[in-house]
Amino acid sequence: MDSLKSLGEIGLGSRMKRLSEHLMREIQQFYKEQHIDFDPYLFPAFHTIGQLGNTTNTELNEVLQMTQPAVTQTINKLIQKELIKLETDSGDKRRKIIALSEKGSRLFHHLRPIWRILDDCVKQYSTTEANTLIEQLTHFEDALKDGRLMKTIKERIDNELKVHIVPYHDDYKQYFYDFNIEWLETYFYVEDYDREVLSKPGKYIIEPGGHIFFAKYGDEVIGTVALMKYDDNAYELTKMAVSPLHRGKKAGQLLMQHCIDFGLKQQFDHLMLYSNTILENAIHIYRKYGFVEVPVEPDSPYERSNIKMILDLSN
Amino acid sequence: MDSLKSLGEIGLGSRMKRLSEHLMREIQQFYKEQHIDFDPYLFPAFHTIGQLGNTTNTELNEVLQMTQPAVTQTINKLIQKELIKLETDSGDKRRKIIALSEKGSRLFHHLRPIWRILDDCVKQYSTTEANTLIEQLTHFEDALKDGRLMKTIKERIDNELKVHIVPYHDDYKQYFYDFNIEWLETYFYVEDYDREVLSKPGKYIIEPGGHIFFAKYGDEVIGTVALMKYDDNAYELTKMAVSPLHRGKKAGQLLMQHCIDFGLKQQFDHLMLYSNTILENAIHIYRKYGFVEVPVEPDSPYERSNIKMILDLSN
DNA sequence: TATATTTGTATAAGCACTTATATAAATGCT
DNA sequence: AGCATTTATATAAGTGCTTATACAAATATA
Repeated sequence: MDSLKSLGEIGLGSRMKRLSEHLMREIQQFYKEQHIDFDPYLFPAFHTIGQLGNTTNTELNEVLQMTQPAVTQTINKLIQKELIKLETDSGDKRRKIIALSEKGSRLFHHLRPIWRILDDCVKQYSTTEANTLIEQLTHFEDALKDGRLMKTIKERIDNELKVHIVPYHDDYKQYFYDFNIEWLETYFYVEDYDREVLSKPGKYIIEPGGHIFFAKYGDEVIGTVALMKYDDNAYELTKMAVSPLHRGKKAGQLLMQHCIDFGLKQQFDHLMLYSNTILENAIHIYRKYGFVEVPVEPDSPYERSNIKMILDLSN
Repeated sequence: MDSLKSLGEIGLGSRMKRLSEHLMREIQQFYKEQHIDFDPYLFPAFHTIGQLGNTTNTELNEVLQMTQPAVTQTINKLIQKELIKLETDSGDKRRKIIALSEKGSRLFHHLRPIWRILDDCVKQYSTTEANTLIEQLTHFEDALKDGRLMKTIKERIDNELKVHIVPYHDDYKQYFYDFNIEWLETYFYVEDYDREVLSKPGKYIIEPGGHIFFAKYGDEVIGTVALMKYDDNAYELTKMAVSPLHRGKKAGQLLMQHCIDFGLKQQFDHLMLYSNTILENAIHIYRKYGFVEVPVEPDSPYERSNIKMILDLSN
């Protein structure tokens, strides 16, 4: 009984508008269910800002083909959500340079794999043999109405977007370096020796019989950890680091659990680690996973460490 | 530099909205140029009301998949434009029966052939081999942007929607009857003899050597006229009638001109007609086309006539 | 160098929708 | 028959856009 369909091509305008609104509503609902504070109508601007790095009102206006007031209004919404920040251009005081904020950058990286899946699913349901626009719209609208589209999206998100652990691969070397350098810089200082080890994980960790794991979220690498061979049955858990853009996904805990499972399977005698008591959260998690404190040997190789912990795997 | 395109399928919502707005704006502009007081966003409701004859707020809401307040608001717009009228249902006092007003009905019939062409042109530019919705949209958007769509529409309107005259055809018999009965009822009264003649134009007009012409607007028959054979070189111009829904298109004058041209080509000696002075407008037009008043013969066959006019074609 | 024009952004008001709610008439239930 | 529920329509307020306009800084022009 849907007469808009029977209105033919002149109803196309109304048709597209209705479909657009429907799609937007569904995706809004989806964000809500995923507890993501984001609106689909902010997508074009937000995505473009993230993509371009720095931009301006006028550039967005041109690039997105929105009217300039629409851009200004969208920018205001994004500021309200604290996803972007503005800076007045020093050269031209009329211009305001738009860039993602800390929070915006985190959200952007969190959303990227989600968008990839949304994109894929929408493409899947908006591809047919139909060769008139109206038929295409009808086809897509049907997939939207009967919930197929959203069902597929949710399934894929559930399957692909839980954080999972993968073994070492040379392609991910840079992440190993970046994530570790990041927290070293934050909490301590980076020495040449750190750079050397972190940039050549193959040489310093894998070849001597150790292991490296990566945590992935969708297609993105978001964290890492290493098991360095201490002796045949004892490994040191080290170089654990998670991208600051992906904190809160419990990647650290997943990496930890993976190392323990791996150790049990390989029948390690124990795991041990060196840390520093200023890293309270980390120590807390180590304890949670069963590590217990032991005295640091006087000839400890790590200057930064003031605590040593051990996890017995022998029973 | 259009980034919405590069946003991929997630931009689909924004994309469709933008395209919808663009199309609506273009069609609005088109109506304006044609001096038609109508808005494209009123189309779904207006068209459906015209199609259904009588309807209600709730029915439109269901059939058009608009929200109920949207229907109420659209109805208000249509009332403001005096295109529809409301009547409270006698059975159920909550319901209001919606129907086209006089003005609305006229506009509906004026727009129908235009819509047919719009429909055709939109279909033409929204049909491609592309099999993804995004590609289809891009294709259509291009046709809209570079003005191809609107150009084609205007050309076809200009070519097809001027009123033109066609010869008698049995398919149009009913129009001959309807249009003539309509004005007879309005100004005089209809006798059985009228019904007999008007329902059998073949027998009473064509077979005795006369001619009938029809005025068409697009695919719609909107007016008619007859030339009844008086003697070999004299014909009576009679049964001229134009659909009340299509007054103002000068169909009457076109029919008149056609009869004169036809008479000249056939080398008639003269045309004559009987009319009534209460039909001031008609008389005025007859004079404009050169008819001059002559005395009505005492044995005139027409009771309704009190004036006879003649147009000399012999020089 | 002063003045006019252009450019970059913001504001105001309007528009076609939306959701949430109100109101009145009709219907269902005991 | 009387009261609760449902149905048909209207109203209110909000949203994401639009057009029109304002305003200030930068640039062109004389």
